[in-house]
Amino acid sequence: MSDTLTASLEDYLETVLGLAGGRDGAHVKDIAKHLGVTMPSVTGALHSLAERKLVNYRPYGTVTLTERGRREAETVRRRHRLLTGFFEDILGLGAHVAEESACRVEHAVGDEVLGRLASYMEFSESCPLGACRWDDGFGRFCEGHGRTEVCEECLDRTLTGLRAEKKGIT
Amino acid sequence: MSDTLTASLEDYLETVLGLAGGRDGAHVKDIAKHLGVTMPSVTGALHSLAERKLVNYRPYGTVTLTERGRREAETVRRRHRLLTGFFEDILGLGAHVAEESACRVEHAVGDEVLGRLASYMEFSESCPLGACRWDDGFGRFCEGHGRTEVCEECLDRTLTGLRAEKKGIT
DNA sequence: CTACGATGTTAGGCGAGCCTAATAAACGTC
DNA sequence: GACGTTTATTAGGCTCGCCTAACATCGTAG
Repeated sequence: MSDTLTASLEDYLETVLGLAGGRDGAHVKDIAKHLGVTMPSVTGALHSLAERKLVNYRPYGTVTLTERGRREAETVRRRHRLLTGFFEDILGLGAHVAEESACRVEHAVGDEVLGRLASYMEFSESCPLGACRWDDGFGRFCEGHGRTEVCEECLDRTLTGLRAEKKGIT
Repeated sequence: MSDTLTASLEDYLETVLGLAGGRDGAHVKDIAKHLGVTMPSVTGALHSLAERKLVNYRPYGTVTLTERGRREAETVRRRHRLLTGFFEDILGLGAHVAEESACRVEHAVGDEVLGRLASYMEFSESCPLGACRWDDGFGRFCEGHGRTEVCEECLDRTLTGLRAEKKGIT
């Protein structure tokens, strides 16, 4: 029992937050279904979370978050939503892909990245020149180029270009 | 031995690509140092990669990539560089954070996200109105607001705002 | 109140990925 | 060409996260 949560435990916590809203707490079966795992996996995870005092759990009962657990879970959820928002509103990806990607990326990025991303979304909204979002210009750009897939040579060129420009080599 | 590489094996592969450039192939010791693991871990991973015909490996010898391995490794590297570029040039994060984040995120995003991200970088470069990159306007925006950290309430507001606007609720 | 179906838990096993300790091969030096 | 150092491998053990199979509890319908 360390003090930092694993990606997996964060997912369980987030799920409990989502399911325990229905007042009487989350059920093991629903958590399992939501995460696509079997019930014994859920039981194991709940033991772990209970040890860490993040959930109130007793065998055969429903699960609720402790105060600490709720705070943790909301942080995770915030990360998740931020990423989903970025993927959807800036990159213009479909809800499903955005959701899935957020789910995986949320465990891989630190606070610096998240902070900047949050600022970027705020910026993209308020910038008077802004065409930074999918709906504002980027989407049209993509359609104009007929290219929303990775094109490997183009990508290399783009990166090289950006690097050169940055260093004033132009 | 499945057909898809784990995150860990992708890292090993990418590292071999980086180290085997020095002609005579990569050494176990250097791979271990680069990834921050012990040598036995490297040996294990190399067995796995050799089974999958991605590296040429014989005990006590140096390691090189097979043709398939090289292709795989270059795909991983491309993902990595794309993300590093995004974090640095768009979000304006320091090289170290960008590098580390890319390293973790590269295993969590699929081709749709990467494709859009690549397009976005191209867009940010060519858009005549563009102020989408750190150096072009976003950086000044952040400094003006004196806020590059996550502010939880602001973030929620921002997301709500974007959502509402998108649905025409304003 | 009892018995059955639904829900939940325990026991035990498996793979991935890492580690340490012990062993083996390779290599430079004299 | 034997010896010690460096490099690499094998052996074995650990945690995490998942699984299946077997068992326990709950709740409800007769």
